[in-house]
Amino acid sequence: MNPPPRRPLTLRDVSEASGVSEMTVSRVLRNKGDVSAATRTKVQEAAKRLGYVPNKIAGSLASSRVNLVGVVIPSLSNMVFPEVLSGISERLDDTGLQPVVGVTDYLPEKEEKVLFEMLSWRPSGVIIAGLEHSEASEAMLRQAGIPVIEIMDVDGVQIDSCVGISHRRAGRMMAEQIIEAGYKRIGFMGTKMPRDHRARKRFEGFTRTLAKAGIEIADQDFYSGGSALAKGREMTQSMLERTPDVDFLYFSNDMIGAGGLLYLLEKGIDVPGQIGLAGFNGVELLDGLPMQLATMDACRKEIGLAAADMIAKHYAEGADSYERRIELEPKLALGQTLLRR
Amino acid sequence: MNPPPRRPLTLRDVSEASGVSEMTVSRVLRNKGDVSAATRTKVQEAAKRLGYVPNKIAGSLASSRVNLVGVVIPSLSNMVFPEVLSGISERLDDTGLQPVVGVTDYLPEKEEKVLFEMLSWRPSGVIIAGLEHSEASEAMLRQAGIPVIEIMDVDGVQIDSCVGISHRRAGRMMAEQIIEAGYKRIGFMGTKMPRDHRARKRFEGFTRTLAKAGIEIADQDFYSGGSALAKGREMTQSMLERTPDVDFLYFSNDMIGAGGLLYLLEKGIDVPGQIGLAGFNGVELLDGLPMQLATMDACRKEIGLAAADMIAKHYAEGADSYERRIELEPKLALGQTLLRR
DNA sequence: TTGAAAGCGCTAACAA
DNA sequence: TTGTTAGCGCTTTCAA
Repeated sequence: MNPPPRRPLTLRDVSEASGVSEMTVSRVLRNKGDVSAATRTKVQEAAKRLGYVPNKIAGSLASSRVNLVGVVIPSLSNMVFPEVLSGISERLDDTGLQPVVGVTDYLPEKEEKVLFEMLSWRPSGVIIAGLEHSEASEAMLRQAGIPVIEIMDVDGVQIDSCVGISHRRAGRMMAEQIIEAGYKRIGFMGTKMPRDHRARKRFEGFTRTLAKAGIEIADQDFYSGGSALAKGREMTQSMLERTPDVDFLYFSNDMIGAGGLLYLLEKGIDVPGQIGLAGFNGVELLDGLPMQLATMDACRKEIGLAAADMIAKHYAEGADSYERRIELEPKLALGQTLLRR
Repeated sequence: MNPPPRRPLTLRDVSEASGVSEMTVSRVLRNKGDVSAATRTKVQEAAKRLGYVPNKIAGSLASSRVNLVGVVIPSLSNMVFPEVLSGISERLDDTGLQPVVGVTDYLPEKEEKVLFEMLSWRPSGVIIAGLEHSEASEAMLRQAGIPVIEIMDVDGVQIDSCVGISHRRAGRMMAEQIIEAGYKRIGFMGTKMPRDHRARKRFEGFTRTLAKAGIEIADQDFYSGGSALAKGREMTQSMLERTPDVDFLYFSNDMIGAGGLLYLLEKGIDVPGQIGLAGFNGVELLDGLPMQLATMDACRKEIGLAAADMIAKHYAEGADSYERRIELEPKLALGQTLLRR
């Protein structure tokens, strides 16, 4: 067989091997322009035989079209963002576009760095989590001249387009349910993440709605690191010791909620009679728990799909082919842990 | 302020704005070569003021250096691959290298497609899950002339480098523990995924070791789709109905194992007295369960870190600066569900 | 320390 | 239907 080349093959190699001009080879390989069937076959065979892989760097420079989509997310360490990513990947699948992922760890400086790095590839679009960015990041996004989709959140001012849910509203909705069900002594548990604006907004929506009903949070606790399920357990235990008269626990994510639920059930506490519970996210995991935890679906995959859809449409049909703002409805699921008492 | 440009800025713009040649601007922006402090400042200010973002497409074409690393994984829908990805992302963080992710859905044809797409960016390396690839994929990887790191598995022939655990051995180790503990009627539950070679190898290692001890699998079941926790529950229930005398359940992942565990505990079945349990993966989640599920850590994050480390070393110090094969030790954790009876 | 020229591998635009 | 020419925006190389 052919000895493996040290130098990557170029169009010229295929051109020489097939006896067709570089330009025509390029046309065949991109399915662009009219090429006779005979030539087409000749070229395809030569390309395949040689094992030619086109060089997109050169192609993109020449055509100023880049089939990359930047995706900027804060973390990969719970299922939330991988699910969004999965939606993006799925929608982009047969568009010829490819996601490039950057992780910010919830740090604005890192977001700037990641964004700068990405934009230097002149991607066809950027999908970025959240509406809060540093001035520099925002300037870069505005200057880029490409579609920018801010995802997960709609409470604020978007740069270009956005898809997400209203976290304030999500917090409010859950508070309303809890109030309506008659709970009065409400504890809150969440993550210690001042930079997680969505969690913050949910909390705000939640506490404000309670306040309007004359209820103040009875106790609250925040964790960082470790197994969320275990932390939910621990925090629940401490909270019950500190504030034995709580009658409802609202968790900022389902994982700690599940931990709390398992703890209460083990202790033989009547859920939702003595204590009601609710989480947030609508993770699949909940289906397998001994009791359905009340939660609210954050539409993670849909958000990924919708965001990628905007980019895909922009890429294929232009800037005016899609809605610039999509607010999804977080679906409330009362499960069995939040019931009128 | 400056009106936002429709055309992205080029080196020439910075050159003109700073009164310095393009070449020198390029040197400043890359911290390459000797430039006087005065010139440096002038250029940096101009670049910042204009909001210049370099064009890596052009830079890469000119220098034939591409700071991209292709990452090819089968799925994003459980925590396994996001965790690997997280390790990769972390290690690559300050190397100037960036991951580009492709998802194959366990389909060889899609792997080929994704790989072709990636290689056409001439990345500095590829990290790819598994040792089993189609002929075409393998040919592409060999021809690429870049470091190729196959991850997660070491049972087979590597193309270039690999990092992972031996899944056959993992299966064997767990079987040995189960046998030693005195269990005899063993049920297996896993995913319906003929293409998941690692799960297959674990199962093989497991059954062969049992066979040597004269034990045959008493019952087995495979699921696809849905919430793993719920499926673990359901499958466990059906298996107990079908084969009431099983005394051990081996699950191919911790999530279904946790479902099984919750089910058994609810039913008041004595674990591990009447029935022992084990899963696979060592997910953090397990820390919060009512009882510690026996499992084996698959070293997911370490694999990501080590694979990215190889690429980073290759990029910075050349092809001979790292070990070509790293077999990690899956750590066995017997928890409380696999005990001598 | 700085600058000028050449060209990376491809594609847009035009010509044949 | 096919080929030719001229860059895309940068970096390499070499000269000043």
